[in-house]
Amino acid sequence: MYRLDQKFFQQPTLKVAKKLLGKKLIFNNLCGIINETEAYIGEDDPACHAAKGKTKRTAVMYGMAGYSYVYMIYGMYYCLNIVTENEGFPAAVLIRGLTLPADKIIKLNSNKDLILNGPGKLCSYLEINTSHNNINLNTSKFFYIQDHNINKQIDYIATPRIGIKVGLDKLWRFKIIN
DNA sequence: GAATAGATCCGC
DNA sequence: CGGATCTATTCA
Repeated sequence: MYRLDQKFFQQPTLKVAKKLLGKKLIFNNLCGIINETEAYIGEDDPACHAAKGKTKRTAVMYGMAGYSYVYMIYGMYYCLNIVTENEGFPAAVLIRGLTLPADKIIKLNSNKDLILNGPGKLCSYLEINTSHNNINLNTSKFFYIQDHNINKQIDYIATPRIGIKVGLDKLWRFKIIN
């Protein structure tokens, strides 16, 4: 059980996106297992927010690996990303799905795991918003990623990314299968 | 200033 | 399949 740090995130984005599957996201007093991710890689990826270069919003993607990139989408939802690769190269992994273990969910009084499928729902449940943009997950005390199953095999599928109109040829969405 | 598209979700 | 709802970015 150890925290992932800059060394992990500062790797090729596809590798980070796949390896994040099965890892544990900790945010305040909540935690969940990442079950779905997407990669957005550089200015040559037409679906990446940085495809048109550096702007105020995308500047964080050009920064140090391991920082959060949170933005509002469609006026009602937030999406959580983690910045990857070397400083100066804009790339990030979108966290699209979390599984919250039933025994950790006090609110629901249920014996079923809570599946948060979708980046908007995930941020809504965890109460992540733009005030959590540009946070250093390598050092934050309340917001970070843990590895807790070092030798466990994770099976996943690769598909086109969801909700975009360009870059559909790339199979950069990764989802855990059982 | 105004226009517009957008890495979503839910209900019909 | 359309509506909700807002903001970063682009364009005039």
